[in-house]
Amino acid sequence: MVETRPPANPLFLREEELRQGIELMFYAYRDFTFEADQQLKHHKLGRAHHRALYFIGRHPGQTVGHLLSILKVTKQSISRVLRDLLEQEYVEQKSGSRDRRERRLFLTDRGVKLELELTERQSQRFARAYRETGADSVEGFRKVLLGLLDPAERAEVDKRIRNGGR
Amino acid sequence: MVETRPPANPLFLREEELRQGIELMFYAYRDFTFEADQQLKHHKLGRAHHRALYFIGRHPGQTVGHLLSILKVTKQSISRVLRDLLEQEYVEQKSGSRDRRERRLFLTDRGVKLELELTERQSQRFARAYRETGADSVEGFRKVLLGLLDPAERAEVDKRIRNGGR
DNA sequence: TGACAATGTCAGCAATGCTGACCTATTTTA
DNA sequence: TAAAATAGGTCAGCATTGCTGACATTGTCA
Repeated sequence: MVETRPPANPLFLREEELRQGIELMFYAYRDFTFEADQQLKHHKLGRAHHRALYFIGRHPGQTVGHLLSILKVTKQSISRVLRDLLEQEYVEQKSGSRDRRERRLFLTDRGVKLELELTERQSQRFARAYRETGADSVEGFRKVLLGLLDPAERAEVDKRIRNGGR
Repeated sequence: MVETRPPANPLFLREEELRQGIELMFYAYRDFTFEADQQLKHHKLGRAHHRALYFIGRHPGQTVGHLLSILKVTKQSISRVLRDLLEQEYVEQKSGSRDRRERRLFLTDRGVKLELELTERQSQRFARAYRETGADSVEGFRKVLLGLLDPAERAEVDKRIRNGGR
């Protein structure tokens, strides 16, 4: 009557499985951001600058408000970052043609170059992971990440990432 | 001879696919951390406290050095966080039996309770995503996340998450 | 004993985020 | 047309989380 291990407990397994997901997410994000952060230091910029640069490049001509809704930070935070990027001419702005209150944001050539430099390593990391795991895994990866989003965000994000620029 | 769309360019598609991954990662992590951050505010703690709490709960009795190697921050950063958690009796320490320089870290009952409270929402988020996407997707998700890690980290992380506590 | 390891602590600094308050230009609406 | 709403900026102040560097303590081990 010697039990070497308790009978499988589905609730326990489930909890364990969830925690493994949480941890993998932490570890992957930690490594994913590390290299770009290092490069950013050379340019005396921070991760927030990279995020702004990335999404301005991704959605050229978007307004400050739109960028805000993507990053989910306050306008005071983004304002500081945008000021740096404008001063250093990584980003330029044009007032909207329909609504002249809007500032529409674009990368300069300089900005495109920096953005590529920063994102390249991250792309390579994804390329490696995708190559190693195959198309089915990638599809699962994408589905689960979409599932992790706030439900209210999903449709919007799905649309946003699918049509690249706009 | 009217081409409505350019011929599929595999290199372009690839780049696009990689960027979609990068973005999904950003969006998912943003939403994943948001709720716990809100709860942390009520307790006057920050995300770093949650991370420490989480991993101390996950690996009871680990040393400060081990925690450091997981979080990849400096000892000065972790020290501040641990001081708070010790003062507020979420964490307790016992000096190592073999090597008494080591501080072995454990959650108190209070700490376990807080950790559960903080992690629960995140678990629920994962549970929802897993439920919605199914076992195959989850497997792909896990594989890709592992693939995103620094190669040098993979074996260690894989082992660490698989045997839960130790 | 002396070298090394694990840890802590102090000081100072920077990036990022927050809130609140207030300002301007412009557009929309009653 | 006047009032309200919107897009955005800015200033001040504050907290958290990191970082570096320097130095101290306490053990272990050769």
